[in-house]
Amino acid sequence: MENVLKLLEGRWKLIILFHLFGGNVMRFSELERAIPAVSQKMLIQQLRQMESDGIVRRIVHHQVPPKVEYGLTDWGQALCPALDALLSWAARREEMAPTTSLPDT
Amino acid sequence: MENVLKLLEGRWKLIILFHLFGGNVMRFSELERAIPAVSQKMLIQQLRQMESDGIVRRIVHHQVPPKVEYGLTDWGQALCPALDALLSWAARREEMAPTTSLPDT
DNA sequence: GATCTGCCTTACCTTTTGGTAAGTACCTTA
DNA sequence: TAAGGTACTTACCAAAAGGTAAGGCAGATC
Repeated sequence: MENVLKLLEGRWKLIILFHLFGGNVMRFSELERAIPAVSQKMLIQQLRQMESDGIVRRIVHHQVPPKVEYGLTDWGQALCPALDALLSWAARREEMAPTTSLPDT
Repeated sequence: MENVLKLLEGRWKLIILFHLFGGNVMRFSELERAIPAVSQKMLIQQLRQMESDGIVRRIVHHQVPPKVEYGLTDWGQALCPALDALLSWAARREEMAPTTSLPDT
């Protein structure tokens, strides 16, 4: 389980993922524009990590100037419902009465 | 979503959670023994964070020597299936053919 | 031959996170 | 009066994560 969480840790990974969900394929520079606050170093670092984890797919077109696109693998796409489960858990926070108990024996 | 992940970040939180799932209530010292690698500082830090996030419940018995127990809130318990979703996603890693594509235009 | 474009890489620094070791408070028991 | 048991706190240090700024490559264009 810790390993699973490690796959998603990193300040930009989720943001990148949400841009790529739904089969979107984006160029490096598109991601840069879509996520203005990220630096090139961080963007590539997180993309590379997710690539080596098998979540993200890197598509190189040998051109000059270079063209590289990023998309999700099938497995990466399959993450979507699992993240939804977490989101709906989070959404139930207010709904569930806060368990305030202080026995104070 | 980033906020949701933040709730679970921290080297010991998941380990603590898994000890507490199923309605388990444990004393501070029990958790220490159950997780030998954790230091007191880290244990209390992560417990406190999860407590203020509403995941963990702290039960103080006013005795000498002190007795403090930790359990999950209802909302904390509800995390279990969401984590299961992540786990089963991870389990499908091998099963799903690794999408190896390199168009190389 | 200088410049531009797109995708990185590198060096260096700051912030955050985690770890160790020691100390505190309180009352009970020896 | 000294020692002990439990649940913390504190001061200090190391490692990891993240950020900034600059540079490199390869060829097409001016």
